[in-house]
Amino acid sequence: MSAELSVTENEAKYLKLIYRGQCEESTKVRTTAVAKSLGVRPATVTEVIQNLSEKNLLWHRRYHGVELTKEGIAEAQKLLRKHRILEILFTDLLKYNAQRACNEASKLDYRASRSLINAICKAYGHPEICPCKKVIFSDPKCKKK
Amino acid sequence: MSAELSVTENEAKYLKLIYRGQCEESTKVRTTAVAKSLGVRPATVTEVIQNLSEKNLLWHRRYHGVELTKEGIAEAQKLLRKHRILEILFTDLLKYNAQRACNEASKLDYRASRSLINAICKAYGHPEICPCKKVIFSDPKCKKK
DNA sequence: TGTATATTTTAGGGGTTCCCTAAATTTAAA
DNA sequence: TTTAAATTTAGGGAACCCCTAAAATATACA
Repeated sequence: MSAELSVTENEAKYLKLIYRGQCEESTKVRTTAVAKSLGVRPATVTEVIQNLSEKNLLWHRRYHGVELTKEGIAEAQKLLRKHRILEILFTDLLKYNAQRACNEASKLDYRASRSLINAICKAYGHPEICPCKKVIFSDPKCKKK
Repeated sequence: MSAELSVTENEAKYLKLIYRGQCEESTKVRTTAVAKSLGVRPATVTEVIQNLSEKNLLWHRRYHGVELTKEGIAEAQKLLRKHRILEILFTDLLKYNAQRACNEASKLDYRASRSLINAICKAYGHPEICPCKKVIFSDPKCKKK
């Protein structure tokens, strides 16, 4: 029973960004880079990172980078699964290009329920790759048959 | 140029509720009823109503009810259009029932962009009635041809 | 190896939004 | 007209997110 602290929508944005950097691009995630990317000041990034750290979603070594914990990775993957399934919906149904689909998905992913995402996933044949060729994480609750 | 103040997601919830009461059920919208409906205290409702009133979205006569202004009605209809188009998506694509579609739509409607909604509207042939038989307001920017 | 420069973190605030309780006030009903 | 119900004020509080200025640390290069 991991007294799972909830993640705010803003924190979710950080998690997705950090995950992409750390796990998909293998770059060292730097405070300043995150700040530029999100349009806030470095001090703000440090603060949010400290909150995420208190929630055990990442590991923070002062003046060095951050590293997502197992829980942080799991949370980021849940979020990115939602994001990418929504991208599939928008490219398939609405013929959006990858960029636009990503934009719209970013506005909704955090709010989309797990069951909604799984229903969409099923409707589109359990896709494994999103429009920008990244992997779509699977959900054990999302039955293929 | 109506220096249009933005509406928070919570305020949007109030607007939708008040619109349904006032315009679709012709009931007098009472503070206590809203409070029960949203699970908050009456004093909280009064406060939010005062904010909406300052944004010129409704008219508040102390100790009597509220009445949406023209701007309030327009805003509520924009929100409900989004809500109902999303309901169409979920019932058509995912075979959700009206109730469930409404639940999911409630989580996303506020965040869905106008253009996304119009794209979905087009994809589903510009529906005019939502799953629970309410009217789907039209958007002049949503071209039928 | 120092020292200058860049990066990051702390300290100290501020604003918004949403919520609450308790005490008034006003309305409506008996 | 009194009383009960509904509503509003008054006065707080907590969560979040953001900022500037100053301190601490790391890094890069003479």
